[in-house]
Amino acid sequence: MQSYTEENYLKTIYHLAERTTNVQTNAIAEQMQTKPASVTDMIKKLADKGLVDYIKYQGVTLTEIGKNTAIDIVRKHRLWEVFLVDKLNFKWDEVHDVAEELEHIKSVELIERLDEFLGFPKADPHGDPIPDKNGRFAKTQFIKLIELKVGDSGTITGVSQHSSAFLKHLEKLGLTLGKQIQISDVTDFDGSVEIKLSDKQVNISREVAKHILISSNGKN
Amino acid sequence: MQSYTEENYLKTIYHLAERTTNVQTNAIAEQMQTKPASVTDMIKKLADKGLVDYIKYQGVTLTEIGKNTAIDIVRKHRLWEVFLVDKLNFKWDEVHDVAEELEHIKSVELIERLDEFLGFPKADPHGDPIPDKNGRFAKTQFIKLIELKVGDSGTITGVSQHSSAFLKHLEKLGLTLGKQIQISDVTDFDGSVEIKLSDKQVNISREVAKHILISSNGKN
DNA sequence: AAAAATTTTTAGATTTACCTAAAAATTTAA
DNA sequence: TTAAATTTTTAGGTAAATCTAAAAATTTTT
Repeated sequence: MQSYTEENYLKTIYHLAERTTNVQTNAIAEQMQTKPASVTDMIKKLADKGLVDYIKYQGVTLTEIGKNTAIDIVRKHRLWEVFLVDKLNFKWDEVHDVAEELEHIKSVELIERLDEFLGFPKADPHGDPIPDKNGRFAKTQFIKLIELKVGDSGTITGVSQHSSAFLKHLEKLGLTLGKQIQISDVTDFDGSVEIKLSDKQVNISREVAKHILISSNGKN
Repeated sequence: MQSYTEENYLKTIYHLAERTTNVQTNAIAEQMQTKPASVTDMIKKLADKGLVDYIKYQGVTLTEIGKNTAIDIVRKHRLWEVFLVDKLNFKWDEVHDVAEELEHIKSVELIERLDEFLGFPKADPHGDPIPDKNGRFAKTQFIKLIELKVGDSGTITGVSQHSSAFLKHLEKLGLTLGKQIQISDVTDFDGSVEIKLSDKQVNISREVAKHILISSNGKN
């Protein structure tokens, strides 16, 4: 059984490990809004519990058990986000903080029943995949919008940025999950992208285009 | 802002204050499964924060703020219990522990939307009243089943015992909330009560009868 | 391959919520 | 109304998770 804090460390390490193999102390500290010295302390504790492998000065990796624990927290977080949006009518930019709390409620029964109540969703309101109760993720085929060429089309199926400001911006432009899009132009000057939606045309900056994920339905 | 632990103390004091005016240190300790010395420490802290009035050796009472905080936690607990039973199909004897955790999730928006989603329920699965968002309880008129005379009838609307064993027992006898009952006999020997339900007759001990609450529809 | 810069760890404190043991106050009983 | 029993508080300590400041290890730069 892990404490609230231990769970947060495991989750953070899990997410950071999606980018690098050995997760560094400073990276964890920055992510968790704490100091490197505190991270070192906690890492030792997690290592003692067999949740991470740790070599001094070399960063950490999750053990099998540590990884499973982290995935379980991710699962809970994303299921609660679906609940908040689908059942309680929260907007996709409003759910993160509450889900950060709900993810720590300890009851296997609760999550299994919630999963069923929600219809066993495969993705959360931002398109992030929800692992099943065995920790397995559905395979996802995302391409960053920025990588598409003029004429390519696809469906918005995710975002790689969860800040409220970014999500509100997309909402305003009508770029929400499930929308069909086609690239009509890419501006040489600043790399901004002109996008054709079913009913209108919108222009987004290169920065925004980087964080929209598309499930492609073929090149032109 | 209160900690998880402070919230639990306030809730415990609130419930104990339903029986006695000045809540004693030992009573709190017993209820919270902790030691009197720890309670004294926490009481001082709560007094410093203006949540309880405290005179050494005389026990505590909640201040207006403390009471409102406690009522808010009770509200959250009971709403979550309704969610668990109505939406996730938990049984009424399975919800307490999970609700003990859920009641500490801090989001006003969440609870208001949950309340709406559940249809603004007035009572939880055990018949306990749910305060509205201003902390006001609907007036309830309960009589203990034990106080009814032979021939009296009414509707089961609550229980004053929440142990899983007790609730499972009632479930098995078919004595669940909303059921119409009539007292057909009270045994002189042991005070056990014979009850007529719509479809059957059941016998319950005096001890069980003490903890069933009835909204009476008149004497015979 | 030293020197400089960065990263990480250690050492020693702090805060919260506990604890035990002993002292003090209050209540009950003789 | 003392003595005994009970309740409550105080005093001193512990474990978890944090911190600052300084030391040690590693990496980068020259």
